[in-house]
Amino acid sequence: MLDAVRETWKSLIEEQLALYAKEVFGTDVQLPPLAVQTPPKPELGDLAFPLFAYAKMLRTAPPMLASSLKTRLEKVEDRPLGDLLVAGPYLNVRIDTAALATALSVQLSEQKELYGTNKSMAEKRVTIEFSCPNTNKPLHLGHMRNDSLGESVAAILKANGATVRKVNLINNRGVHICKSMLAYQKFGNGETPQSSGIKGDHLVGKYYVMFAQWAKEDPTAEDQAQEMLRQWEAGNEQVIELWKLMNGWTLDGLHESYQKMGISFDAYYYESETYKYGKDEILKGLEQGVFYREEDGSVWVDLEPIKLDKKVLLRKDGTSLYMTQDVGTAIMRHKDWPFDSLIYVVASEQQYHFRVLFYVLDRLGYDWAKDLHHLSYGMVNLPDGKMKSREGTVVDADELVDTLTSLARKEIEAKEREALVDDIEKTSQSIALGALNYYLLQVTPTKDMIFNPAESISFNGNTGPYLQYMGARISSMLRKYESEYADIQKLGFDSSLLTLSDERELIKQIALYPEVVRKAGASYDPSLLCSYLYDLSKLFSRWYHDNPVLKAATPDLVRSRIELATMVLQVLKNAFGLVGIPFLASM
RNA sequence: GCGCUCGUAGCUCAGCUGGAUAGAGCGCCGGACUUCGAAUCCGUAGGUCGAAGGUUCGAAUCCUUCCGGGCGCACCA
Repeated sequence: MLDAVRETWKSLIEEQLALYAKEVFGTDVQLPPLAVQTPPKPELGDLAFPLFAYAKMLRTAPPMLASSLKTRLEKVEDRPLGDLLVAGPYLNVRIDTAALATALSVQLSEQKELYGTNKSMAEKRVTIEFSCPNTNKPLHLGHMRNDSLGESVAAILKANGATVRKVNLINNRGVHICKSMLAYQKFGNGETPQSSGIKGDHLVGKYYVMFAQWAKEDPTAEDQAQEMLRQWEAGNEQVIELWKLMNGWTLDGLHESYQKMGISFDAYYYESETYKYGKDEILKGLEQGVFYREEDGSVWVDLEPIKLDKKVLLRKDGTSLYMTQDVGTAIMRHKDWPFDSLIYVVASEQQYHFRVLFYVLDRLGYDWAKDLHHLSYGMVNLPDGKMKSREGTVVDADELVDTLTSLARKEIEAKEREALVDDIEKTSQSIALGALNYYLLQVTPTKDMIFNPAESISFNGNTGPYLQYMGARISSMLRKYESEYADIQKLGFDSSLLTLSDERELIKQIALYPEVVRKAGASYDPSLLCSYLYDLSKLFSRWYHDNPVLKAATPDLVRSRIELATMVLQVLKNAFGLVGIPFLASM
């Protein structure tokens, strides 16, 4: 809604600039588009239009130009509400926030949880692939950034009107899977999740670690794992049985973790089925002459056109590779559910892989290759360096969630709020999730980030729980309002009473929300919403601290401030849904 | 060596298509609860935006070079 106001002023001023230029030069002049900015301080208005470029062209000092434009604009009859002010070389506008608030109030009460959504991607079918765990160990912090991003981007795209299909490709085959199987075969003694009380994925992970230890002492271990893989591919019954058994354990564990973390998928793919795909496609490409065969029989693609070297696509024995599979999988997916766009949420270390993959698909003649996107995100490091599974510094996902949950519970108990929250366990878990998702999504995806455990468990400052707390406080106040202020509820909303600087800022921030949703969607960047949420919450918090709402001076003022708080609450809820922060009416 | 990417306060991060005095959180120090939830709010200190050139009326933002960190450059996935 703010963008509409901005556009109106912009084109109005541009119009006047053009007229002015015409007078000066006696002919139509092509002027550069006017920049719209936000003034650094509220006193300077709400919109800023820098005039440097035009002043130079028209040979006037910018402040002179600003004031003559102001005079001209004030004569325009049907101009929008709001005041013009000259601020040095800028022509600024103080918009009519009361009118804006009235319009917002209507829009919000009609749209409710749909406020902020739009139809810009209404025709788009988007497949988003994320998570893609191996079935030899439980989820860790690295997966969590991936999962948070995947879920959030999916939600953001939906908010922009897209039809989204979330898919997960389970990496359930390969030599690394065989390693945990082999270790289990040797040392397992029939242990099961039931017998040991260990969650399935953790149990399998335990044997994966055990393999690594064993391999240090026994140099034949690696070969044995390779041999087991050959048996798996040959369909050896015993091996397949063990594989099914252990994969089942892991998947049960992973599903439990997903559920706890609010992660879900529309479709699952399994590498044990997809790993054979792609071979035919590569051979077809060979026939078409887009690939070539080396003397030893292997098939290659020349990457000179994208300034890379070359890449093998089929081994000399005709077996496929990671790249081959991904080519096949993409094609199969497009047949399965034709998409307008496919997003791969995968760590930045695989940038090269995706550049090649997209190029290969393009060479094969798939015109949708241009619609593939690698949402590349940076590494998650610890304050003292990288996570190393060998050194045991990997942060386990289940453990982290549990730790945060119990800390949240302690906090609730310490504040003696058990009675306020209906289900303390559920609430604690929601706080933990809010803290984690916000922590992980706050950073621009492409950047590496440092995960500071001490900081992540903090509920103060710029954190998920801080945002949740604002939601809880507003909810609490509104409950009180609804039960005790029947008379005031009958009054109408008078937006002209919201004249404080903080109130004007809040109104603008509420109006800004739809744009943030749009931008976050266009750039696949949830961190924009995180920043937005923090700004909104901080603004609200300060205003709420300084100004009484229910105890405001007059009934009309109470009514108006309640309306403002109600709008803030709705926007908080809506935005929470896009970044994985559970809303809590009390905490 | 080549390619990609990132260097902003002690630490973790913002900074929109170049624009007004570069912002938050944490931490430090100091304030604010008989009043709507103090998981809160307010204030002080803290920066040659990695360095040097260049483009521009104007650069943290764009270009070049250099320095420093990360990640890739497998007939592994």
